[in-house]
Amino acid sequence: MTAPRYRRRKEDRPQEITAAALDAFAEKGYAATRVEEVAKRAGVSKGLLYLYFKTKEELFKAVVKSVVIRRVDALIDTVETTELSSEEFVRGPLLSFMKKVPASPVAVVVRLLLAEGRKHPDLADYYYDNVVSKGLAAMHRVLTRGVERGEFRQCAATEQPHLLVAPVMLSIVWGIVFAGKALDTDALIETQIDMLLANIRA
Amino acid sequence: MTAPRYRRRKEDRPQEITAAALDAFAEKGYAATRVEEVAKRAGVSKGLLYLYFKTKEELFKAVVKSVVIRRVDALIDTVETTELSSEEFVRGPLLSFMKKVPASPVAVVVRLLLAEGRKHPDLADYYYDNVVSKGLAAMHRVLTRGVERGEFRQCAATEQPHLLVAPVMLSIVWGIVFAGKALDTDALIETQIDMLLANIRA
DNA sequence: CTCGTTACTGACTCGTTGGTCAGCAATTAT
DNA sequence: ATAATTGCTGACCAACGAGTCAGTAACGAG
Repeated sequence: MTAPRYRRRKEDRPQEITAAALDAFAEKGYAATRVEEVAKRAGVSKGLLYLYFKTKEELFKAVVKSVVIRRVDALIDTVETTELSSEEFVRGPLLSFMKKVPASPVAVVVRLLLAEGRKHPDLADYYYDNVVSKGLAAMHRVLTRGVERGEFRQCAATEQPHLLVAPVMLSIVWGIVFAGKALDTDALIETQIDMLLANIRA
Repeated sequence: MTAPRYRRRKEDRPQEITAAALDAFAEKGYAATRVEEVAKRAGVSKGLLYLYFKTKEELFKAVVKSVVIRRVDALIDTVETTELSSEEFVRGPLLSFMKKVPASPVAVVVRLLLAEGRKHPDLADYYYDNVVSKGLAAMHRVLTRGVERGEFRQCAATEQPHLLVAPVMLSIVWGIVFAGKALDTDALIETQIDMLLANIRA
């Protein structure tokens, strides 16, 4: 009676494989990652991987989508349901959310999209529709509501939610390129928010 | 008397090849670009390319260095020699410089470093030492001088030259990933500078 | 005009890797 | 138990692209 050499786990495989792929892509990037390496990390043969994903490219897309799922939706919900004042919300939940992003898998996806996005315009569109667009809309909503409530004054800055994203983006890029060099990303993000609030406060 | 099939132009080849490589990398990224494609664009055989650059990787490094050369130095000179007040300098030469960056080859280099930087830590170091470090120092110098002259007040923002870079970085990344979607990068950068100045003005 | 030097060519090699498939063994049905 | 089903394996192949090299022709010297 020897232990079985493998178990059949049809349900869990795809998830496990995309998770393994995310790790591998994070380390080596898409092009430099061998499909066999992904299979190995997932504890699976290369053949099986190809049963679940027709090509390496399809695996790539599945990875991106797996990260995107419902990450922004949580933020949007919080925006709509919060009892906090606009400034309290920005300084509290929003700031804390923003601080988490640079160390999250989102950074990996950004890197992948930067490197390979040109070859997969549909993926860029998908990411735009499901993350960027929604995220910016949520931030814009926060600022607009502040204006409506008389907490903020309407000005160029309240129409540019991108300005909230900018320091987060810089932190992500910095972390990817200069993994070694330190950068106080939290301070960066905080200072930007301080500046913005000081500027738009009514 | 037929026209010669090629001309000997030892002096110009390296430059022409790196220029062709920059174009190709900009379009397809490093990994997806075939060495033969670069040679073709440079109007040269693959064999000749390998006479000037030992490997594809060395070509890559030569490309990065060719873009970096003296791009930041001009800015630094201007900082040191200008007669303008600090605010005038920020609103004038610095703003105009920042607006140009997202459409310049710097964007290509950023993309390459993001995608391949992990495999070439020495390149990332080189880029840090010759561009990032110098650029940030120059911006910091502008802010500090403003403080010294009593034009600005010392605060967190004057110690964070990164905040000036952030919107430029966002514009670069946006342009790479969402080539189609419009983004008013000029407005973004301007608003950030307005905000910063309003905040640190003495 | 020759002849020697060398910038240059392009067909070739060979390692790498995305993708396949015939068969095997874990499960389920009978 | 035995058979039928199918999740799974791993050896295999074909394509592709980085890097090589023997030969060719442009150019300069004498």
